[in-house]
Amino acid sequence: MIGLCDCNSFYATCEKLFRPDLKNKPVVVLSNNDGCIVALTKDAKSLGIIRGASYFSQKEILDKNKITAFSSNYALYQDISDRIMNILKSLVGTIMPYSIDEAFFIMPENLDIDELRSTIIQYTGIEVSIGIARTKTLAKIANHLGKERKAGTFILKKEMETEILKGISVNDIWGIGRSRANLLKSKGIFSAYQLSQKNDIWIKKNLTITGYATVSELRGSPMVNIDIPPLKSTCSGITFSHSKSEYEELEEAIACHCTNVANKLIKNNMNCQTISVNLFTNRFLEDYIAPSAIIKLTDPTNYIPTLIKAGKEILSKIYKPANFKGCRVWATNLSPSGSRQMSLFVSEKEQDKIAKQDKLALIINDITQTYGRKSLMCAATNNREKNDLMSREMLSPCYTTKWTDLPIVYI
DNA sequence: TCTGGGGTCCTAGGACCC
DNA sequence: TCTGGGGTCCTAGGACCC
Repeated sequence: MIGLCDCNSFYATCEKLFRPDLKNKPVVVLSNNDGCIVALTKDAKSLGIIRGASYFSQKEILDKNKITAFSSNYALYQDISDRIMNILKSLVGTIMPYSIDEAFFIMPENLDIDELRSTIIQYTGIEVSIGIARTKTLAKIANHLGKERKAGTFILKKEMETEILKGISVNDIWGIGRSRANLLKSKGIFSAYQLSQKNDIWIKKNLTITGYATVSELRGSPMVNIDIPPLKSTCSGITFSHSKSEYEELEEAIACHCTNVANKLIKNNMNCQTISVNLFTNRFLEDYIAPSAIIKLTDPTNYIPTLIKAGKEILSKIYKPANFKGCRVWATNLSPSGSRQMSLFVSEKEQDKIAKQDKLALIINDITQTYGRKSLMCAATNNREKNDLMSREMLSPCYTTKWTDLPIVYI
């Protein structure tokens, strides 16, 4: 049986962890730039706060109900997540983290689900729910049912599947989003059970092969792999706090995100062979545009200057004056950096240059590992910090990752 | 007036997830 | 006024090849 362990209102729970004064009080967490609400506690939800709504539109109701809002503090959440994953791993063996707050695993036969849950909560202070079922998609449903129960756990046995699926709306199936749910309803399919009864040809035609995988899982045949998939792409991007239209400003932002992407590749021991850059204006306005282009590099690399050069080259192709709200840099076509396949036509001189770059990359990595990410930066990204400080007015301290922010206990 | 068929590869864009 | 960031996967359609 496959298990899914999922944290309840993860970001909001992390914020409450070091704030005993907020026990039993509603809390929300905001996106970057304090733009919109990305996480909220159950009690905040029941007061009518909507996940995904912009902060300004909810400000009145937040104030009225004395709900505490936090800017997102990813360093804190990632650290708490690492702790939870480690404990889960020590209890069940191999796990497959699916997102920052959830992981799939194979449920060991001799383990008690409620004990598993209470151990994790005891060690981390974070409430989790656990669902067990025959497939990942069913485990998602079991987890959801667990969340609704006081026990926080649910085992979806084979003989219960039909009855349970009759009570699950197509909206609540993992892999069926708004667009597909609307399509299904227009065809008279409302429950997960009804969907599981449709024939394969119809499903493949209307929901593509991914929808077919979802339906197979609802029927109890595992289609989604439990193994940890290798990274296939990585990206870094930002929504600016103020629109940018100047070429130089955008160039700097792109250089910065090329650097981020390169660092992620280095961390994962990966090279990329394709870089794409995408600019976008305000998507809520009528004249919304989102120019993008890609460059295929001759050889796979994670060398920062090469990626910055490619990013700048793309910008020169796609740039036109407009009020850009943000940008994104993607690295795709990833391969392990150990096994580099050079193109056929690399000259000896070129090979020598690449070897030197590899050496330099290692040194840069050493320095930034020891002295911090910002100790050594490309000149191209020089001014960015000054110009575009993200606004995070309600940021909590990094309780677990910064010496200066450690909580103090008075005895 | 007519101007093929079959294949691969690439890219843009949409749908979905957290 | 304001409305996030980081991912995966699939498909349609164009470019190109023989």
